Amino acid sequence: MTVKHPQPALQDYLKAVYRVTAARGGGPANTKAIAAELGVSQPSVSAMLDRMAAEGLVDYVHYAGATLSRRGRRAALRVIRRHRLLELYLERFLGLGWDEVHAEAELLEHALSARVEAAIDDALGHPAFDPHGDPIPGVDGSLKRPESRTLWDSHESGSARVARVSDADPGLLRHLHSLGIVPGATVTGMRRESGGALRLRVGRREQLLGREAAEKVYVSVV
Amino acid sequence: MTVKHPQPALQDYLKAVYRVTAARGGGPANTKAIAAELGVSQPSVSAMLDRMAAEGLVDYVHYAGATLSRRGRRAALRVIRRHRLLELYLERFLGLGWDEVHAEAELLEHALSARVEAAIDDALGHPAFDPHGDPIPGVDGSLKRPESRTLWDSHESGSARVARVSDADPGLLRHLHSLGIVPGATVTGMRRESGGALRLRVGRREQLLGREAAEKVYVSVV
DNA sequence: CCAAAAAGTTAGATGATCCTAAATTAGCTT
DNA sequence: AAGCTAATTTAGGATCATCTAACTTTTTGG
Repeated sequence: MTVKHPQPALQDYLKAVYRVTAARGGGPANTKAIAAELGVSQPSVSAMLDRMAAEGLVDYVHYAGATLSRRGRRAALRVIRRHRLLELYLERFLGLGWDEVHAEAELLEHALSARVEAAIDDALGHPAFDPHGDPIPGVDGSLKRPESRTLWDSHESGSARVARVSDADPGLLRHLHSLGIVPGATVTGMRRESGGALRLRVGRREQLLGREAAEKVYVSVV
Repeated sequence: MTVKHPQPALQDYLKAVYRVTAARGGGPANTKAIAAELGVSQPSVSAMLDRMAAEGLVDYVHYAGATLSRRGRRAALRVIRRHRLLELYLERFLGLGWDEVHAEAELLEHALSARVEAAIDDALGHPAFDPHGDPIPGVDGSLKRPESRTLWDSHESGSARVARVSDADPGLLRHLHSLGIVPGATVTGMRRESGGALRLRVGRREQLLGREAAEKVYVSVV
């Protein structure tokens, strides 16, 4: 049986196990902590962990605790990804406050299709962090350390691939988009100009990018 | 007991009763039609209508059918409002296609708080119609009367303006879109063909539209 | 090292939503 | 007006996610 769309409750448990496990440095998550995390009784947790174990989402040893399986971890990160994308989107595009977005994302995350998830990701320019500074997992459930080298700093490399774009400014995002500087694009021939700009080439277009902007583009050196 | 936030299922039933009632010109909605609308068995409908009647959302006479009460109508319109706002938002701001938005809105509408609903309404500039041309109810439950004359039925008029298009079927939507039959478009020279099709002109293109499709396009006669 | 406290699990129930099968009611048709 | 048919409701279950109360296991502290 393939993993169907996990039920809302299931998804919340995945997140809870993930968080509790993380808080214990990888040790198994105990019933009590999960119950507290979700505001639910311990027997409910016990029962749900049994179910999750049966579906291969966690390794669960009675009285000892539960750890996410490989599949469980992937599923959990997917839920977390949606949550964090939503938080960021709600803040940036719909003007919700820092303190509101968590609760709203909690409501919406279980109703988000892959299609809309991708659209939101695009609109945000594939951001790496949510409004609280937490990293946003990849679609594949990868939570890699984000690139920290900026385009500005990579002027000595021959070429670089755009990894992410600082997500703070929609105007900047539009500008970069118009230059073809989007995640995945390859940039070559970088050279700092005296005026505080970076000369570079995207495809066959030669262009100038201000330092400010160039420092908000993160790249991996190719 | 106050009416809490209606459950997802409840909301779907409200919409279904609303639609079936409308389709019968105000007459009570019968079990079978509601069941078909929701893809659910008739006994499920029977049971739910009992519950809704107990909560004062519908007037329900066994074997006769159900009508929305004042409160039920308000609640239904609120759900419909959210659905239509979402459809428009997904199209306008997230680049989803005309044919995709219905299904996605269906998923999201139950998870939309009043806060986010308002934010979306603001972002859209308080629109009056969704992408299919259906009117968007106000927060207070006010609603413009939608056109009820179909393109098929308007074959004797010289021309008509497309007001709205039945929204459930992505394939149909794509087809209509490709013909230029979208809300706002003007259609002229309608003539019924023997084969059960309608010959018509959009712009300068002369084309044929099947009866089935032509009955799902609503127009205002110009 | 053993008994009390803490943590966890089992048992049994509830409410929401759904189902199928069987009974009932309403509406035609002759 | 009797009976057939289609629509509807009742009966009886199933599942999911939750609860409380009672029981069991583990941990811990003298």
